[in-house]
Amino acid sequence: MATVRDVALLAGVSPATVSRVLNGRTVVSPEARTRVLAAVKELDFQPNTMAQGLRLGRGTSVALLVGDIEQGVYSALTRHIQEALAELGLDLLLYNLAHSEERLLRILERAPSLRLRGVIIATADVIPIAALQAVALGRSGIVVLSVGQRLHRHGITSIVHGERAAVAQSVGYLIEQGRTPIAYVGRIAESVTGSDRFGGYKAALARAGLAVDRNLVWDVAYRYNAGYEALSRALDAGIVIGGVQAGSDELALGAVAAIRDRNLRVPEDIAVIGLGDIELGAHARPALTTLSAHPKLIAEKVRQIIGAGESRKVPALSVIPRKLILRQSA
Amino acid sequence: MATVRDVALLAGVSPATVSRVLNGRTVVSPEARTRVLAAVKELDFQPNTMAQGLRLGRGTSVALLVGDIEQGVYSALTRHIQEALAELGLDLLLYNLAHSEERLLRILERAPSLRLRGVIIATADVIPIAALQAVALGRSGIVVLSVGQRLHRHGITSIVHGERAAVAQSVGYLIEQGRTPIAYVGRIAESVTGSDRFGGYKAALARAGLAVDRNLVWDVAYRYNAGYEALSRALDAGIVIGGVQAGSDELALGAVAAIRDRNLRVPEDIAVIGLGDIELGAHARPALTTLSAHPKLIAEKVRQIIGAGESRKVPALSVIPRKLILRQSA
DNA sequence: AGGCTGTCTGAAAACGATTTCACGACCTGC
DNA sequence: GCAGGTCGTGAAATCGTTTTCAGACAGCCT
Repeated sequence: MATVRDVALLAGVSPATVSRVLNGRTVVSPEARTRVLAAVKELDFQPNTMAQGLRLGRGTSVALLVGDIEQGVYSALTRHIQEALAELGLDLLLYNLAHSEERLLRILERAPSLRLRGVIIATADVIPIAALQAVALGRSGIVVLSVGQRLHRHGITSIVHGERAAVAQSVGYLIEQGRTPIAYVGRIAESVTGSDRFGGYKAALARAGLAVDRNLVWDVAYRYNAGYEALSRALDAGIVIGGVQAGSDELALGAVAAIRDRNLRVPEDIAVIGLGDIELGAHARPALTTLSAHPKLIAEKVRQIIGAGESRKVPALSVIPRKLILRQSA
Repeated sequence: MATVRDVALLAGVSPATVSRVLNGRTVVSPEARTRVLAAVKELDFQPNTMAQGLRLGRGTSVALLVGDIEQGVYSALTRHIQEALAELGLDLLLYNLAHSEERLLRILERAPSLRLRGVIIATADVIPIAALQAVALGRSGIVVLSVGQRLHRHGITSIVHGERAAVAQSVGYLIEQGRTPIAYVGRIAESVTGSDRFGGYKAALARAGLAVDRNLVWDVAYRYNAGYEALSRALDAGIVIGGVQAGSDELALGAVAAIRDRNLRVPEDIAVIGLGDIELGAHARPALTTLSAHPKLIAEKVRQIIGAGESRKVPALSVIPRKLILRQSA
C-alpha cells in the first residue's frame, strides 16, 4: 500500500504538498501538481481511510438502522439510501434492529467512537429518544436523522410520509364505495407510524359519522401471517366486513389470502387496501390497491441533509405525501 | 470523548497500562487493573475505532456486496450475515451492486484503503475474478468470500447452495408427476448460479430421456414481470406446458399470475415450482412449492470463516443442499 | 553481598494522513 | 535600494491507539 510519503518521494516534494494537491484547499504550483498527480497514478495511491478519519475526526460512513431489512419497504429504502450515500462518497453501515431496543442502544452508544458521519434510524418501533439526542447533541458532529417518525420536536431532523392523511384518504375511498363496515389491521399501540395510520382510519370514520368498532380492529405485527390470521378468525366468527384497510402490503396480502380461502371474492365481497406499494403487490392477483411509498425521494432528502453537513440549515421536518394507487383489490 | 490518556491520568497509570488492561495480552497487576477498569467506567471510555484501525492495520468492518437487496433471498442473507458479524463485534458495510460491474470494481478497489476485515460477494452475475483475486491475494489480510458462486478453484473461499442437484430433483419430481412438457424460466447465460440451475433442469430431462425444447426455455431476469410475461406470451401463443420450473420465487409467482389470468388452474393445469423460499411464497395462493434456501447456515459459515481470520484452515468450498418444499403449486 | 531471574511498568516510537507555522523567493511600489 | 506583500514549500506537530524497549524493583540462589 502506497502512502503519501511514497508519493511525495516519487514526485520530489513533501507529504504536505501531496496532501495539498489531493485536497485542494490551498495553492500549489502547476509543476508540483502535475508531478504529484503523475506519482499518484503511478503508485495507484489511495489515502488510508483510517488515518484520514483519525486526523479529521470523522469517518466516511453512515449508519442505517432499520426495523426489519426483510420487509419490502425497508429493503427498498436501504437500496436508495445506499446509492444516495455512494454519490457523496460515503459508505453505509447497515444494522438490523429486529425490534430490539437493546441493539439500538448498543449501536447508538458505539456511534461516537466509530466516528460516524451520520445515523439514520428507520423503524416504526418506539425509540428511546434520550439516547438519540445524546448522539445528536453530543458535539461529535454526527448528523442524526429519523425516517418514518416525527421526532423534530425533540431536535431530530425527520423525514416522514404523511401517514394520517394517506390512510384517511383511502379509508374515505372505501366508505364512498360503500364498503362498510371497514376493518383495520396493523400495528397500533407500540408503533408510532402505526398509531398515525390508525389515526387516519379513525378520522375518516368520524368524518363519515361512523363509530370505531373495536371488534374490527386488530393490533398486530406487519407480517403476512398476522393478516391471514386476523381475517380468518373474524370471518370464521361470522363477523361481517365490507372493506379492510391494512397497515402494510404484507398484511393486506395475508388478508386477501384468508378471504379467498373462505370462498369470498376480493374486491366484490370484501375490498382490501394495503400500504407501502411493495413490488409484489402489483403482481399479485387481484393486484393490490395500496398507498404509495417514496423511498427514492426520502433518499434524496437524506443525501441533501448529510451532504450539507452542519453548514446549511435544513428543514427539521419533511413530509412526503402518499398517494392512493387504485388496482384491483379495492 | 475520553481517550486512553484521560483514563490513564485518572487511574494514575500510563496509557500503555490502560491498553494492556483492555486488550489483555500481557500481565498487569491486580490493583492497576481494577483502577483502570474503574476509570474506564467512570469516563465511559470507548476506544477510537479509527485510531485502532490505523495502528492495527485493520478496521472493524466487513463489506457485503449483494446483487439486489430488494430481492427476498438477498435481504434474508443480509440480515443473517449482519447478525453473525455483530456476534464477532464487526460491522457490516452494505453495497448494492444492481448488476453493475463498474460498481463492483470501484468497491473492490477501495477495499484495501478502507482496511476492511473481509469482503463478501453475493451475486449471481458474472464476476471479474482478477479484481477479486487482487484483493484476496494482496497482502492486506482481507478475507474474501464468495456466496453463491463456486470460485474456490480461483482461490476464493466459497459457500454455495447445491443448485444443480436441487433443480434436478424438483424437475425430476415434476416429471414423475407427469407434468410434461416442462418449461424453465430464469437467468441462464450471464448468471453463474443461473446456468447451474439450468444445468439441473437439463440433467433431469436427460435422465428421463426427454429433449430440451428451446421454445420452453426463457433466459430472463429474476423479477415478477419477467415470469408473468414469459408465461403470458407462451400461453397466448398456444404453447402447451405441463409444468414450470422457475429460477426464483419471484419469477414463479409471476408465472402463476399469468397462468391464472388465462383461467388455467395451478397446479391442476400447470404446476409451478420456485426457488428460494421467500416468505411470501408460503402465503400466496396457491402456496408456492419451492426449493429451500438457508441464509442462516450460510451466515454461520461466514462467521466461522471471518472469525477464524487467517489462522485456522477453513474449507475452500462449502455446499449447502437445497430441499424441495412441497406446498400447493406443484 | 552480588548476581540472576522474573514481574510489572512507563517512555517513546510507530501507524498515515492533515495542518500549522515559519521561511525563502519573488514581486511591487515608493 | 528597501520595506512590505504574496506565493509556494517543507518540517514538525497532531489525531488516539498499540507495542517495543528498557528500566525498576522484588525475590531467590550461590
